[in-house]
Amino acid sequence: MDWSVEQDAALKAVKDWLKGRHPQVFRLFGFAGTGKTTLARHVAEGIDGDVCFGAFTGKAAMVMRQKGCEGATTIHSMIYRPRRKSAEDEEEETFSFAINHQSDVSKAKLIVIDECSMVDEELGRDLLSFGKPTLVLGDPAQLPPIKGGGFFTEAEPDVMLTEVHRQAADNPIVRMSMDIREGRPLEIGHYGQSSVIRRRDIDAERILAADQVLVGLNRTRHGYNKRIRELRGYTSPHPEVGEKLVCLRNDKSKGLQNGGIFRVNRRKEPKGGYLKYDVAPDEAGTRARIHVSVLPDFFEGKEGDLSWQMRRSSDEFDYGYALTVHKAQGSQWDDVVLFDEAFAFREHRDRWLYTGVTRAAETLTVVV
DNA sequence: GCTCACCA
Repeated sequence: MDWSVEQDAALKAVKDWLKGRHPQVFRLFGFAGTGKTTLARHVAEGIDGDVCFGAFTGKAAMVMRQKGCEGATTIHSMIYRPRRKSAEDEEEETFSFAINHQSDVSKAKLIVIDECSMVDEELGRDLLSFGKPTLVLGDPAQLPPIKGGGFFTEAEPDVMLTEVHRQAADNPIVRMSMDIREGRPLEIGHYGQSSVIRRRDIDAERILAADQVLVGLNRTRHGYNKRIRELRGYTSPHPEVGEKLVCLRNDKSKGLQNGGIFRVNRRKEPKGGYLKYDVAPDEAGTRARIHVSVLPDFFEGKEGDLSWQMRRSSDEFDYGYALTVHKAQGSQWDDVVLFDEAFAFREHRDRWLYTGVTRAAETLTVVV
């Protein structure tokens, strides 16, 4: 591996920290596409002993595994175990979890956490209670957790990577992301394959051609999902063969990640009030066929009325044509249409827009 | 114009 000057200096700083074993946390921050995960994997390969890889969301953990971080899991499954509640509590929602002191973390030489801007204070503290050296990777310009603030990203980085390798340095998407970070507004115009256009200038063709449509508000998401389904000629209120779904809850045993995008391969006979489908991850080269049972309420916007017992009995999916930027955090697509709803996120508006823009790898259309 | 959401 050929490292850049910046990456080489980062590696050296991390290795010095590992030798000294102090302080407990090393913050290796960097903008999207600067090679943080690749560096961390390299560091891990040089460790004599076990390394635990983790991320806040199931989706981010899966991306980590795809990048070669073996056995990456959610931080939750890494450090917690279920705690049994007494029988008289059973009427209540009594899911409770305790720190698992037998966790692999307790034997590890190093913990590596990716997308650490999503980790809130409670989870961060519990993770550090194991006392292990913890290398946290993240982008401080991305969205913080909704509650508790960014536990790791509130402090200054030990190393900040700024050279983007994912795209060419003159890529307009990189330029736009820098503009937002530095407080400059996006100007209407065409920039290579990408563009910033007004709402009245977006056409159905552009939206249907995109790999992913991103919005800010759930209300908008529902509206666009409905509209895109109509444009694609789907008429059933429930998913048909070929439709794009987003998974809304992890199920490790089935290979389902919250935030993962799936396609309906087969629609089966509904049973006991559940819709039955075979779905597959929406990626090239995957043969996986996953059987799912979903309550129709999820596609009718009525899932909020379900009891938690009913909800737990169902796999959770919704239409995946449009996603919120919050849900898309940690994912990436070649061609993205982003509807700018930054106004709704007040003091985080720049972070919202930056996170949305950096979800695109090749082509981005921002609709303002 | 005026909110997003995670895990066991």
